[in-house]
Amino acid sequence: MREDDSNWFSKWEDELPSPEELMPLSQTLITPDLALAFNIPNPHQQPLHNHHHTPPPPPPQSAALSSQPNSSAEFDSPELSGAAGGGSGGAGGSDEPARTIKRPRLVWTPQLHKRFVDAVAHLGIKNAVPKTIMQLMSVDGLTRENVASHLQKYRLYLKRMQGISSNGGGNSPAALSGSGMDAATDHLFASSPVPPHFLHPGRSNSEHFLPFVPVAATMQQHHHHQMAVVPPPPHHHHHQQMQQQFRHFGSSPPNGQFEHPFIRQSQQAQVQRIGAPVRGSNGVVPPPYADDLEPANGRKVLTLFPTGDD
DNA sequence: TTAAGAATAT
DNA sequence: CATATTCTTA
Repeated sequence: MREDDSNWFSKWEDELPSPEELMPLSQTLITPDLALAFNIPNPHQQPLHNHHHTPPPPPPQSAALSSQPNSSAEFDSPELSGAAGGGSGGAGGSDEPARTIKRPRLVWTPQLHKRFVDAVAHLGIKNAVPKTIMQLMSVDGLTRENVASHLQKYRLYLKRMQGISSNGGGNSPAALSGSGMDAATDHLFASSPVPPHFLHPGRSNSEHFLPFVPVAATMQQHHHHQMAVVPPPPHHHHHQQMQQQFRHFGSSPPNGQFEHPFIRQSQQAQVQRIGAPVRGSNGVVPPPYADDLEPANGRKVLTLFPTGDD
């Protein structure tokens, strides 16, 4: 159906998020880095109520294997090479959080995924490799690994899509449910229309795709508490956009007590925003807004500046 | 429990 | 880099 093409294109174009829509309201609180830097022990979520059973069966005398501190990063020593660590930062006794620390896990919002798809479509399947995609997306804080992981899953999704579209009907999200695939699965991928040539390996694709709009992604790190309403509404419908303002700041703690901004990692939803101050490289569009979060320590929360390129 | 994202391995 | 598998966490 030719009309569908223009149709989904229009919708797709229409759904392009504005920077404002993506602009998170929340400020960043503590990061794992800071927690580590401040020697803050895991304020692991305390059992609010009596749990059904006490989960911790401490191994009698077995050597502690890989214990899993809730959010604390285990100090892994990747530099196990024989080379002496001469160039390690500056202080030898202190930790070196600059690397080896875990950053908050990326949440692929529909918008972010949209940009991802956009980038892949623009690049073409051939050039759509993680690094290139990452660069084109120009999202600050986005790592190649993030993209690679997402790309991996997305390819699987496309594969499933191909099988379905060849067998049944269109590639609409709605078709998924009719094709026996759970619409409930692949929420995210279904949120953004899949360019036709993604499913047609033979088709030569042209770069008839638009210039992306600047984007800001939100990297969020929330606890299992039903805190902020950050997560995107799983409508696989053509919902316009969920402009949820994450205002978890207005609510005071349960006990009305003040919480130290630093030592309150638990229970506080943190929305880490990875905006896109990217350098104006040769093809990438420089985002208008470029505010970087920088804690009082002078240490970047999320250091990752593609200035050096690869 | 499930699922998303990350880590790790091939 | 791609893919498979496993792990952690929301």
